[in-house]
Amino acid sequence: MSKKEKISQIISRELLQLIESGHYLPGDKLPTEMELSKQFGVSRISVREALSVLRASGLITSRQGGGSYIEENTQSQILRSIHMKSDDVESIRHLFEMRKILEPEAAYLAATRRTTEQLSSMKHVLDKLEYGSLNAEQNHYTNDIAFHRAVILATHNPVMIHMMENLADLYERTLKVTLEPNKELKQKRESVYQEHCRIYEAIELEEPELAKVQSTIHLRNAEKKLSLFLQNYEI
Amino acid sequence: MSKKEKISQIISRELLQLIESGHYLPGDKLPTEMELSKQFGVSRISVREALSVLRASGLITSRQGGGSYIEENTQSQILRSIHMKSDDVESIRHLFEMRKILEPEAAYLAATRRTTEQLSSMKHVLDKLEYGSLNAEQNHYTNDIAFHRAVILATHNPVMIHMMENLADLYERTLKVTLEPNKELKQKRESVYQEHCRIYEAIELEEPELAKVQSTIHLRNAEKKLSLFLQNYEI
DNA sequence: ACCGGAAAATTTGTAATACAAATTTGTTGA
DNA sequence: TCAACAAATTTGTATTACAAATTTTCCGGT
Repeated sequence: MSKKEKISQIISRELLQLIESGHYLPGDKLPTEMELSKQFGVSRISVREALSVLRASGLITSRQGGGSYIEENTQSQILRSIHMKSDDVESIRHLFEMRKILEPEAAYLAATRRTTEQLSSMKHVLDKLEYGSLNAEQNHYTNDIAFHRAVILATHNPVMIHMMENLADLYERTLKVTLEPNKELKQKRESVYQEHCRIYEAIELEEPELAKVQSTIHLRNAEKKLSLFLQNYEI
Repeated sequence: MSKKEKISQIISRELLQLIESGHYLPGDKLPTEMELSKQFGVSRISVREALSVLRASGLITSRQGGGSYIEENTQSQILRSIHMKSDDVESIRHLFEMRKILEPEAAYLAATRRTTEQLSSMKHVLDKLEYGSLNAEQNHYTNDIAFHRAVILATHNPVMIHMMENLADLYERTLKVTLEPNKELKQKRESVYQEHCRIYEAIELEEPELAKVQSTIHLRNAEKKLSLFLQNYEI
């Protein structure tokens, strides 16, 4: 009754705890399977079973000959459960459709519930974008994501937050497209920045309907850029 | 460059497809590891690695000496990732908030894209509710869920579908509350049925805005019942 | 001193075999 | 018929071995 737990389960739980406690950090190399089997006093088979679980959960990756490494924060089992080609045009459209549904409402909720801390967090993100506008576009990605993330967090709805976390990496893909470097890049960035500012202002004023409208405008413009890009993309 | 995929990955993908295609149904017993290794022409080790992935994903369970079995539909890792008390009032409110955001838009999309097959599927569900109105309330749950599910499927948006699948079991909880048996139970059911019918009609007529409005009305009424219940619930 | 590339060491992936442990099935005896 | 025991099945773990990919070392040439 008591000892029905598999050895590999014990090992994987042990390793999970080491990862979650920060003993192993993202990017770190795990000990080799041999070392782990010595360390835990079990066979390499059991260690491999344990690692297999962590691999399936996306917490580590293993390269033959290389070793096993702690994965970066990778919460997005959605792309595995949906069979979404990463750069599939239809996938991008479907994702954007969800953004159009969720984000204006998130802005609405954020305007009704944001704390002053969350507000200043949003402002901090926007300011960083303004002063560092000469940086590479990589900076723009992370900044754009950070702003939207801040808005989502301000909704105080854990279900909403979880959903958007799940969509985060797919989300990045539409960003990458709408901010695709080309001749009007600077202009695009400026307009995106302005739109973000208007959303921020509405949230600051605690005017939910306005925030919703501004978010909708923002997404409408983003959709224009998106469809423009997708036109050139397919065929 | 081409053959960097592991054998175990091939096997697990193969098995996954067999499961998803319905070749193996929930509760079915998988062939033994020996049989699978013969069948695929690989070692038992590779089969075990593949099964380990499916186990980690919760698709199968294995008992020593017993065998491996297809697990019942258990997709809802959301309740584990969010720390949601199942009957927490705040959780229910948060979930319902998401329903109010997603479902009217789903009805909108369904009205623009539903196939005739999906339409008749919705009607089939509604009819079953009408004729079998004397059944137990358990029947009502599943029926209600089935209708909403049919609407979601008609959106043809895999991201939307996946999100709602994830919310499915949490979703049931709000249903359980709004359809809580009490003195006005029959009246409640009747009104829910009528509201569903109106949503259906709008989708049938391919009038997205109307479908959205009807869904909103439906949820507004549901919210009334919900808040009425929650009043009595907390303290 | 530096660079390229081959050789060696390391490390994961797969295989084969064996046995332990738990479950299922079959069988026997009362 | 049923209960207990035995046998067969099947997953879990261990050991050994080798293949395949990566990383490290080292050596020769410039």
